[in-house]
Amino acid sequence: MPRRTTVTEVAERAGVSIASVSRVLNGLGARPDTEERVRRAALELGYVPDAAAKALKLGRSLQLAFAVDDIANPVYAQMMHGVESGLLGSGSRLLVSSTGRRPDDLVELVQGLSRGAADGLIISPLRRSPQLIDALVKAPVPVVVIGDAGPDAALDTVRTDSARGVEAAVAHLVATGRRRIAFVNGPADTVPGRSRLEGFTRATAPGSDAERAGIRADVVEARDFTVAAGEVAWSRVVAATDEGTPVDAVVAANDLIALGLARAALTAGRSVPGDLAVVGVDDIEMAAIFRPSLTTVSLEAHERGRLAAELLLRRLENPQAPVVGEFVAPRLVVRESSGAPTEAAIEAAPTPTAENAHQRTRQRTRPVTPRGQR
Amino acid sequence: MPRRTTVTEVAERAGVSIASVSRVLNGLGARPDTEERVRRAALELGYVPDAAAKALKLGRSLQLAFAVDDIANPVYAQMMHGVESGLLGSGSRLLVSSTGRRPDDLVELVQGLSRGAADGLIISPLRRSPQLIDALVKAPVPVVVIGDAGPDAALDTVRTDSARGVEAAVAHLVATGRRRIAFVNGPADTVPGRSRLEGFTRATAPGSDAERAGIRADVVEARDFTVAAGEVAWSRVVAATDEGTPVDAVVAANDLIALGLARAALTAGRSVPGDLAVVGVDDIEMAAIFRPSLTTVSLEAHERGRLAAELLLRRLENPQAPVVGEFVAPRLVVRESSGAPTEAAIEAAPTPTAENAHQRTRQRTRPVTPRGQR
DNA sequence: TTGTACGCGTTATCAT
DNA sequence: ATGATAACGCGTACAA
Repeated sequence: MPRRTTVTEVAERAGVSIASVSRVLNGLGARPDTEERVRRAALELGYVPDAAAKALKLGRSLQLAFAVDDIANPVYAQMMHGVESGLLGSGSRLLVSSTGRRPDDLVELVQGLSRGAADGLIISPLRRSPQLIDALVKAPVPVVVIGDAGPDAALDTVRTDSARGVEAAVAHLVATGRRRIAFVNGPADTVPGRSRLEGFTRATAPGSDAERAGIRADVVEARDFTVAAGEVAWSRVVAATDEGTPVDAVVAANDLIALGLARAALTAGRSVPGDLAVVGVDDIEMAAIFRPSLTTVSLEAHERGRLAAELLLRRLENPQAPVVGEFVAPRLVVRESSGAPTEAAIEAAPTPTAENAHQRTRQRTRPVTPRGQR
Repeated sequence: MPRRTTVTEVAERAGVSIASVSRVLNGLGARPDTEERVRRAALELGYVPDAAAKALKLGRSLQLAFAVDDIANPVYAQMMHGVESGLLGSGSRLLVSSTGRRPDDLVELVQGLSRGAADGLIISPLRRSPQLIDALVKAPVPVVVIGDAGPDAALDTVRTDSARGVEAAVAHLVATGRRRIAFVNGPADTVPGRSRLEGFTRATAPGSDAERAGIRADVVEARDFTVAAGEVAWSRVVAATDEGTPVDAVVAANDLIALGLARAALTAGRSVPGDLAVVGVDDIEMAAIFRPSLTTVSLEAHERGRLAAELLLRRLENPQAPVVGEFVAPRLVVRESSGAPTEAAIEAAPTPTAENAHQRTRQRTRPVTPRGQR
């Protein structure tokens, strides 16, 4: 672990002043032989400029930050790829901060990152506190929020309407003949938890199509937005089944929960979508790979990430630009797990299996809404 | 986007010197009323110390970095969680750098990060070049490599033996009666690609158990280590099937490829594990969730991450400590996709389905190696 | 073209 | 206990 080399040492070795070293290394002009000697000296000494000193001097770190609760959640990884796409050619490096595992203050992270460590921040907070919003608004660098930043925060924002997405999911299940729908939420004290629950509540409220169709609605809250929590939540759904009409459809707050729950249900001998339709939210890659493939509500994470990056670059260029709120519409992606006939389902099962036998049986009794997707 | 506040402004507002401000804010003693006024002034002005200036002065940034090719790959996310575990209570923030998407030099990243942006680095490089190793060795901060750093690099390292892991996978398939095994590798110019191919080659070489058992072996190279590449690779495996003995088993270089390939095979009407056994590497969460659940070789990514963090902290504490190479053994996790009877398989299918009907048919013709897992 | 000198914001040393 | 000031390493304005 060699010591750090400084411009001074390079200058001494090259027999020039530190100013010449700096000039050469930053591509400003110098006499050919000076240039040559400086470059050689720098190379020999393995000189690399100190990022902290450089950032202090320039006032910019050439780094941007992307902060999410857990980058291990595929939807955030997808979002990050979107951010990376949007940042191509920006000349800045992207640093990712996965904040959820450490209990330390998110506010502290934002402050630390935004004061010298990064020139801009894209954040998609799982939980929103007034303190956090305050810290974001007061940050001395541009901040873009992916998600709802609250009513009157002057922050560039990329939003979607996950409530409407959940409504579409419920409508889809009602239209395909399901009778009792359980919503398996993540923690309700989170931004997505709150809005997705709101969507479900609205979709099944008195006066709604679902209510008029006589649909029964239940709500279960999973421990968090993970596969493991989804698996555990299955038993809670089963518990609801014990009272009267069996639950024949589940809308999960995200795909991880949906996949865990579907797995548990299948393991318990239920057929999906025969006995149970399952719909998720996010459209992570595994939703299409799982069998049965998962019907889900895409919230266009990649696109939201890309847009956020765009907004960030725009504001970095012009800090005075008016505050902007981008909007991305949710999109229902119908696959096998909801039992509606899809092209994918047909492809997937050229020979009959126990699973889609169930599926066909059920479908005969229900209105069919063909939607080619996948 | 408010301007940055400095100690000077806080000092003025509090009517004290900047030294007092620094002392109060860093928890050193001061007269109660001084303390009070400084704190109030700092709060009112929303003062946050500048990270760059602080890092420059202290010589440390209180940040550590974790660099991988693509944090969207679940195995790296898992590894990151391990790193986070090992870093708990270190007082440093972890920054993740997902390097693969940008073509810029990895060497540059290492240099930039290790000169002022981070106090230490954990890196799991997908590709290894002499230049990269050189940069790692010359980095002015501690570096821990997860993976093979090459024969004589003086770097703390956490390794596993994925070649041996692949050998175990092949042995498992041979023992359960498979006749023709295809290895679907990722790019062979990568560290894992090379070593996993080596394992397969060794396992099927003349003189090996597999060769003596008359197993045929094929090698296919997928575009990269992704689900999409695995799906595409399926057709390459099929092509191999056309010549004589059909391929009845696949070992994939990682779980993403394995899942993509299994998906494609199932979609094409093959049964897994009936017609085709599939084994992956990494043991990502989805391996257990997928149906059939995926037999895989765990490389203990979480544990490797945790160990790497431990090594890093150790070296930060004592830069003179002797170079250490930790080692984590691979572990075969037998699940449904390889057709060996497992408890999971029994749980999963209380009622016969087309899938495990195939399975049972095949198993009757093969030796049975019961291993309860999952 | 090149060198000297200053300042970025912070912490720490040394007087007072 | 507190204030003046040096120093971290860099880039650059200005002088030569």
